[in-house]
Amino acid sequence: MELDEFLHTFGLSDEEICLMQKLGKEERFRQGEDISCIGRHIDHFHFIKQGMIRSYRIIDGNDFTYNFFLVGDICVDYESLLKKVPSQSYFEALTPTEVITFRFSKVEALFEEHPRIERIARKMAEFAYVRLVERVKEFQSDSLEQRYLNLISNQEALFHSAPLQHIASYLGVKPQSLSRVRAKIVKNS
Amino acid sequence: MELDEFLHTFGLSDEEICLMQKLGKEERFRQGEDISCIGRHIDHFHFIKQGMIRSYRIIDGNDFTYNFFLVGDICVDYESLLKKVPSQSYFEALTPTEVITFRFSKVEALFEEHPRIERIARKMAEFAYVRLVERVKEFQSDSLEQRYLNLISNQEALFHSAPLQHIASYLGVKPQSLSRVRAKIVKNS
DNA sequence: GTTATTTCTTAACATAGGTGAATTTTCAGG
DNA sequence: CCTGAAAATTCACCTATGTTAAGAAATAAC
Repeated sequence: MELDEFLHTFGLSDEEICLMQKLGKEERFRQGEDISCIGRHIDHFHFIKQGMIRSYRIIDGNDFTYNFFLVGDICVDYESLLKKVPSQSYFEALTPTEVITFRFSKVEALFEEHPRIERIARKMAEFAYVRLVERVKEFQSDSLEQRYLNLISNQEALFHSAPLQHIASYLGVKPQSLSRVRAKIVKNS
Repeated sequence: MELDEFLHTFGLSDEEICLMQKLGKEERFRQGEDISCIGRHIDHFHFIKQGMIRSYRIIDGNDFTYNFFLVGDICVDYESLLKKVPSQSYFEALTPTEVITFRFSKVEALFEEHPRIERIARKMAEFAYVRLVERVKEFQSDSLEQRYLNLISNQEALFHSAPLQHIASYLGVKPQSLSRVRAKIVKNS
């Protein structure tokens, strides 16, 4: 997905889109490349043009996938950015990935002059929130089988490129449990 | 908590706080009062001065608590508001509750003239997001016992005023399971 | 206060998920 | 290709949660 297309759907003017494009820096990551900033202060975010990024933490030696960022998503360590604390999450490219990287402080500097750019930041946070609510609802009321089927049907790219163990921890279970459920799904179909 | 205090921490000027105060309408709800707008289009949100509100859905006859809104929170059906779809959630006051109610469209109308008011909307969404991330992380990696202890220590008011069955569905389990865990906690202490 | 109703707890049993280990499959590097 | 490492599967066993049902406790209505 192209950045201007993305910004346009949020209602930015051509001038504002141009301003944003000037701030963005193209970057490419190799498959498996580590792009995390553990311990450092975050002041950037990526718009994903192509590919896929995974964020995760290591807790007691276990790897927990917090999020998958797909094409058209904004990949950001919101927690570190908002709370102004050092990043505690790892990020890695799951496939060859192309992004446009922004310094948040430079984008923020545009807010005063261009409130509509701040509006994008608001809408992005709002939509991110609504999306996350869906995930919480699934944890509350859906079985693992339902959550897995729902995930791979909504975000099929994951099914092809994300290792199963990462999908498992994203869903809150061990790889063995997800394997079991997958076997059951195959058997019943 | 008072509204002006809340708005002040978000950096609004006195004039802007005054504008917002004019838009707000005080309301009081009795304990147990139903304040939901199922099927209707949402165009309002409440700032909670005093008390506690619970949002929930009925799925297959089961009551799932999605959220508790405590003093200083903004109680809002974000999903309905943002997606512009009719509300599917119930809301009820768990205790006698005092709120200041705003029409979202009227607040939104201030955004163009007063970008700093829109900024509050952004920051609120961002913080709501970060808070929700915590909840997802707990579902991924914490035991029910940990999640329960964490909830009642962070939001002790809930422990006193929210029926156990609602805390259970908020945590994603049946009341019997939460009872069991509570018994275990008492036994081990 | 008494009663009726709702909520909470407990228990026995069923199912889902975790654990540890062995096996198979996949995949990258030589 | 071949090989070694990582990932995925399978299994046996264990623990946690769901289910159903009964009884105890708390709450509301009178």
